[in-house]
Amino acid sequence: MESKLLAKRPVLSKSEMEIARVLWGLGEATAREVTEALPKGRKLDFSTVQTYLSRLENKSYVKSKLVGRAKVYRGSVKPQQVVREAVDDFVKLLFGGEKVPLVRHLVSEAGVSKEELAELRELIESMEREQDNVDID
Amino acid sequence: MESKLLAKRPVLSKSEMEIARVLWGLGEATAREVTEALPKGRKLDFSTVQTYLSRLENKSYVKSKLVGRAKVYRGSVKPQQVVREAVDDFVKLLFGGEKVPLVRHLVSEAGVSKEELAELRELIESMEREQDNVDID
DNA sequence: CCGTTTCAGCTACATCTGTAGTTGAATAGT
DNA sequence: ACTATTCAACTACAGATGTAGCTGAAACGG
Repeated sequence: MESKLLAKRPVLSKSEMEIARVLWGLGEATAREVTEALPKGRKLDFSTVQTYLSRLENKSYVKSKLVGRAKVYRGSVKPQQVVREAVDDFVKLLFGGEKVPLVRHLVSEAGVSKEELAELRELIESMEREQDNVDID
Repeated sequence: MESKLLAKRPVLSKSEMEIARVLWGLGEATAREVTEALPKGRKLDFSTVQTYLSRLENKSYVKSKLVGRAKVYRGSVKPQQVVREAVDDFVKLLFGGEKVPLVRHLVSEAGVSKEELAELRELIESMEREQDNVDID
């Protein structure tokens, strides 16, 4: 029941999130490297990426060290955590905080293959099993 | 594989989405009614709500008709649809478009009760069954 | 050595967002 | 009829966002 008592990091904007994800994928990287690792079709100027990385650093999502003359960035918060927060906010906003309706939406609104369904069923079954062992986090 | 070819409505901001959801809940409503229907603890000035409703109207998410001197608003796009778009964007942004990882995240990261798990399993099973009937959309 | 590239660190700037105030007309209360 | 209330329509405005340009120093190619 961890309510919202602790002052959080400011939320990430879309673009910032995009960059953060690329950085997570690379582990460590300079602005240049992040720029080059952008997904096909997504063009951003080097200096734009620089800006986002700075903003990420101000918001304390990444830190940097100087290596030679260039800054090497890396995440300073676990992706897991960032994603969880983002998902929570999203669920709160669109589904009044209820996860199940979102899952329902995701699963029913087309686009989930037979294999994926099977995988999800597995997952759920394993969660159900896990719940029997009163597994207190 | 409906790519992004058709010019879409501009995306909704958080506050706009909030208001849209209230309006959907009411079906039809004036700015005053929406203001009063805000969830407990969420205070917004009447004129703020008015502003959001106008913005929603400009973005073509709602339409209005004059009844007496007051505007009565109602959604002009199916919530279903708006939610789908929002979810799609979100999934694209945080999970590279893959729904399954999001579902995984939602289901595993605590907070889903035994009953809900059962419900979801049902849902998935029914989807699996449904897939056997080559149910072409 | 000297031009070219490439950084970090600033600055810029149009939009969008969150939130509300102002004004003039219509209406309701008395 | 006068006043208080309530709208729609417009204005306001600071802060966030998306995106990039400029500057001076450092390093690199030849």
